[in-house]
Amino acid sequence: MEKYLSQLNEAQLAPTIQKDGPMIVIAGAGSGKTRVLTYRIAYLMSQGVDSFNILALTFTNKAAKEMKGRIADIVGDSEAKNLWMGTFHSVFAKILRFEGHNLGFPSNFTIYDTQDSQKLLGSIIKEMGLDKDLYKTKQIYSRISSYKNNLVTVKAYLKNSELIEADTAARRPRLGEIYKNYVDRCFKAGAMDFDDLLLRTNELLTRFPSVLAQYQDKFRYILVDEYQDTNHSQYLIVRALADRFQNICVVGDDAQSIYAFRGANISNILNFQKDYDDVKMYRLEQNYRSTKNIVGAANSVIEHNKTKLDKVVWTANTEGEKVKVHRSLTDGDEGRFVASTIWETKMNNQLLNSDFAVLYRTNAQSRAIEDALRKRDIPYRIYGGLSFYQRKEIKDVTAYLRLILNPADEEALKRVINYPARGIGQTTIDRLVVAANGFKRTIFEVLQNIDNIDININKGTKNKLKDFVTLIESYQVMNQTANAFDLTEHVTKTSGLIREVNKEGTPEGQVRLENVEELLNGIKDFVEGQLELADAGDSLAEFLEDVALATDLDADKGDADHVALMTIHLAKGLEFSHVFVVGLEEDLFPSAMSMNTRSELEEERRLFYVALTRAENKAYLTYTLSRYRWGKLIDAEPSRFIEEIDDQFLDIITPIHEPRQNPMLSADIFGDVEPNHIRFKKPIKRKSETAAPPKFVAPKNLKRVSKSAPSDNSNLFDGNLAVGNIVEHARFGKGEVMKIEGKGADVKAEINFEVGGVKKLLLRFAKLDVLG
DNA sequence: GCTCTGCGGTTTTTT
DNA sequence: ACCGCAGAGC
Repeated sequence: MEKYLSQLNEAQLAPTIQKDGPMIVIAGAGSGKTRVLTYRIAYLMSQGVDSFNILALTFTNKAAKEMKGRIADIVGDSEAKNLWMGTFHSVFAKILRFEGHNLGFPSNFTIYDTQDSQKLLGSIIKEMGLDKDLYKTKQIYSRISSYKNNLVTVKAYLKNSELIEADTAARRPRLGEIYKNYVDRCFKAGAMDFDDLLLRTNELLTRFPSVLAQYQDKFRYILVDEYQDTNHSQYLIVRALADRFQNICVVGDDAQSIYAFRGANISNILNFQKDYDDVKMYRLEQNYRSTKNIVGAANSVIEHNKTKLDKVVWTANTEGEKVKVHRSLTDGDEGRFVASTIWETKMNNQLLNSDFAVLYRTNAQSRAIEDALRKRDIPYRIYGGLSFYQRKEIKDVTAYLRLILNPADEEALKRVINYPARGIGQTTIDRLVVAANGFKRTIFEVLQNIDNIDININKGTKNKLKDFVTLIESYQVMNQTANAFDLTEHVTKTSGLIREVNKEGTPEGQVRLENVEELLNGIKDFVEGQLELADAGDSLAEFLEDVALATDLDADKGDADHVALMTIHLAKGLEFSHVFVVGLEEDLFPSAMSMNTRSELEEERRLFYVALTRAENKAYLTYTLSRYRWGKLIDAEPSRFIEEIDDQFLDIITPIHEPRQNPMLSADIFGDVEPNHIRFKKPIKRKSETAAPPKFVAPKNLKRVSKSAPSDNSNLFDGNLAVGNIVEHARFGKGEVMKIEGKGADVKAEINFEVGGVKKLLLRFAKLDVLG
């Protein structure tokens, strides 16, 4: 332990070795807070604290996993394994699986994602006969979400005249009813949405003192990372759990609070000292990550915020280069600038692709960057966006799995009852829903008793419904004995799902097939990982829980070297040698939707601060004079955030790769010529666009994990693979073919990969290069 | 009940 | 520009 503690500076050491009592660590960007948290946990264990008694809450599952790994390096695997570490959502989902029966939830409750929740709300609004233009599902959803995050239950809502008046004033007087129906339907479906995982935990801890006491006793030491991004619901959970021992350590940075839009409450961190007695406060202000220029630039921006804690981030690192500001004409030019700069920098400095990141405010901006990187053959990966598990074909598969596990799951049932098409139409489904509501039963129960109830469905359709029930029941039987992988493979084949996707015969269909295959591989990995755990329970249930709470970032396969493309929100907590922050334009960043109040604008500014402080060595800020938005080319002005940076840290560079540049444009943007006056007339733009070489048109619906390498020829198995061949797979690397089995389209090979071991791949899908 | 087409919302961020 | 959905027509 000594060895590790000696790696800390004085400011880091103090909070690391303060064993007991409430404490807050205000940690500036890049100040080594993860290290403090990690070593602190290891230190606690070295002081005799049992690992079973430590709870560490992180912002992402990936952060938890990494931290656990580092702790394991210090204290050993077996000890680290017992730590409770994860996101609020995953930790309390786990607890709710044990304790949810107190609240009337089955242990196999489903977790509804945003899409499921919104679909359910949509059908409730429709069933109630309300005007869907007035009651927009998305708005209703976020309204209910914020109620839940503030512990406004249906009961509390109905008693709160202020809220009711506000909703009535917004011409939505029946919101309370919708809320109630929504909660009832989730309950009946044995489902919790994201917010329920926190709200129900609060309910559990409040209504059942013995349960609270049990977990208070268990979690004697609690650590919370990214405390500035906790919402009220999370705050209350932490307070309740920490109340007995008061060994609570929260770490965060108010300057990096960027999730107020989803309910995070920055006053949680600003007021922490009032919540407990004798709070020790520590500040980590030395930045180890970035150059002086980057730290200086970031500091000068955040100075413009009023709401903040006192803190001076400084660094002993080198001066470094100034932050580069680059202007281009269009978003296409911006992409080309990024791509060519990465290309040249990489060549000149022997850097890896992974030394670069491109950060943007909105996912839509990735397109132009992607196109440019692809043209230059620079490998990249897009993080976030539509995550893998939200894709239609994946949700279809997991809906079957959810239904097998929890037949009450209404959204899963509605999703698959007629997919693939079984001749069960909307009318029938509507009638089933009405019947289920009337009988206060689940839809699946209605289906099981379809012959014994009075329902206006004709005989032929009833038979189709019965076939469906039989199908699902047969899967349930299989689930008793088979593992999750075998079951899922069976389901995808026998439900007709694979056939359905296959019959499209389009490139998109091909991608979908690959995605399903990818999912199967993921389940296989998961099942294999579970085999090592002696106490592994129901593998299907645990896999589904992982899926429900997974983010794209979590699923980071340590694969090939690539440039990272992501939103700034997703980049929080990460660092890169070279960072491009693109799209620094008014109305885009800061977003037009966040400029109504001071606090919204300050959040945008903190977001910019986060973006800038991701960079270790070099940061580029880029903006364009016009950009495609909503399909139209619109003019843009440079973001106010650029001007807020102290000039001394900036280097305003002249566009290099703009052969068709108007000489007017080389004027310094902060010089005599106001950027607003530099406007291109349309014809000039048109000309340059048509002069550009014909664009490579990417297939639609590209897999998110894009590779810049041209895709290999064909995946069709040509019979040229033999046992003993050495092959290379894009994702798994090199391996030896152990066995080939199956016929026709189902030919499979068992391949023993150097990394990752034996996997069974469908050759129809697997992209394999035969090496010898 | 299924298929096609046109319309509307989308582009703020996500567990 | 793009996607998903609702409604009309078959």
